[in-house]
Amino acid sequence: MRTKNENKAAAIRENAMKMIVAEGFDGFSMQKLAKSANVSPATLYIYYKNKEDLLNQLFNEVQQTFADVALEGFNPQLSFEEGLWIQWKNRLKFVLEYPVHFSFYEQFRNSPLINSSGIHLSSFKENMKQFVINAIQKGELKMMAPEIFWSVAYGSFYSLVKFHLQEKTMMGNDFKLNEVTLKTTFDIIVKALKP
Amino acid sequence: MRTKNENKAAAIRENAMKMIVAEGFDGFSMQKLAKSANVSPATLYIYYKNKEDLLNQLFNEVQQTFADVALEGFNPQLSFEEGLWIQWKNRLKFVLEYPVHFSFYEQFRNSPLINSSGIHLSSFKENMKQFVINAIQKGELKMMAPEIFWSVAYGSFYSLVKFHLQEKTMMGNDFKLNEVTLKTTFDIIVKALKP
DNA sequence: TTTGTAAAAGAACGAACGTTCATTTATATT
DNA sequence: AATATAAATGAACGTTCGTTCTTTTACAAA
Repeated sequence: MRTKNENKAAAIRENAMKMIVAEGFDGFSMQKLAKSANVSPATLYIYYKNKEDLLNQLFNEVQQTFADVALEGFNPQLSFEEGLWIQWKNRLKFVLEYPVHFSFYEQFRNSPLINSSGIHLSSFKENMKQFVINAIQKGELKMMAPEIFWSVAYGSFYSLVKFHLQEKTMMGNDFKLNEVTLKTTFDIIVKALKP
Repeated sequence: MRTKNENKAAAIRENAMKMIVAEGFDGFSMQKLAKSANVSPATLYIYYKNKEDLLNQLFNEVQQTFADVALEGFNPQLSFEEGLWIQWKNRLKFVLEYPVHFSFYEQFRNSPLINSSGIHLSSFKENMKQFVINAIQKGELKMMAPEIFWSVAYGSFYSLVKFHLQEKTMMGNDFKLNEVTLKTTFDIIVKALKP
């Protein structure tokens, strides 16, 4: 018996994401991926059922990792301000450490491919739901629809990250996203969410 | 001399956007577009230099329209709260009236194709820049980096819209985006931005 | 009504696509 | 050391891609 070469598997994953981030979904092809990963096209079909399966598995893995990182050191009993800040910090860490993974993730989320995806991330969502309920009960947080909470609590974060990831800054060249500028923005948002 | 048929031109534009919103950039092709618009593939090349040109022109048109709609009734001398609210309302109107255009726009903005695009929208940006400067001078607004302002002032809006546009609501089914729920969210954000 | 000209069409080009095939290669087990 | 088995390959399949060719069609100007 011959065993799968994990180096090959990793090369396939990394090159696929790099290619999609650089050239988009229509610049991506199985044959180009095979060439860039130094692998036969047929080999891709040992690891994945087909192209759609490859993209979905890739997305699900990245999404799961991102969710895991976001919840490091977190638990739903934390105070609202502390819990949310931990998540912002964790997410920024992921973005800075794995910019290609994150860009791939965002591109996938904003494409129609997202509808053919499988995972629901229900554990993560339950965790967050409980966190918000607790915070409202403790009186740390305004009462509001979950969609409004999610939008206000994370909308600014993702917008900031998008500014950071596009090399051409539209306004000035002096803005740098780090834990300090992140905290500045976080404080603004938290103030708004308090009762 | 024969003149261009504007019905055909419109059919090409609309079908292109619909196809991309439904199937993504890799589900889109010139031959499929020609068929769906009841047009010969060759005809597409009378209107557009090539596929890339078609997509870029489409994006630039939508972006320009979106910017124009956003600024209806707006001027940079307005009070910060009133000016921003007008823009939120205008943008919501655009999203509800042209959901396909907006989805196409968002998908394009989150793809690498955006880097090959031409338009800079500098008039719109200048307008907004002046608006923020005025508001800070009048003391209606905290001082902050432009990137932070943009993220806070619009991040929640776009997140809300994204919730609205995905048919499968993740949390409950009872949330509806309209001028009332929009205003609720807006008030939260404005409170955060005040000094 | 004729004429000039650009719009529009349909068929076709080579290239690239996703996928599969028969075959070879490497390695865990015997 | 021999064997079994799955990994890995390169060539090839039919299909679809973006684009261009030649020809036909419609309409403004004459």
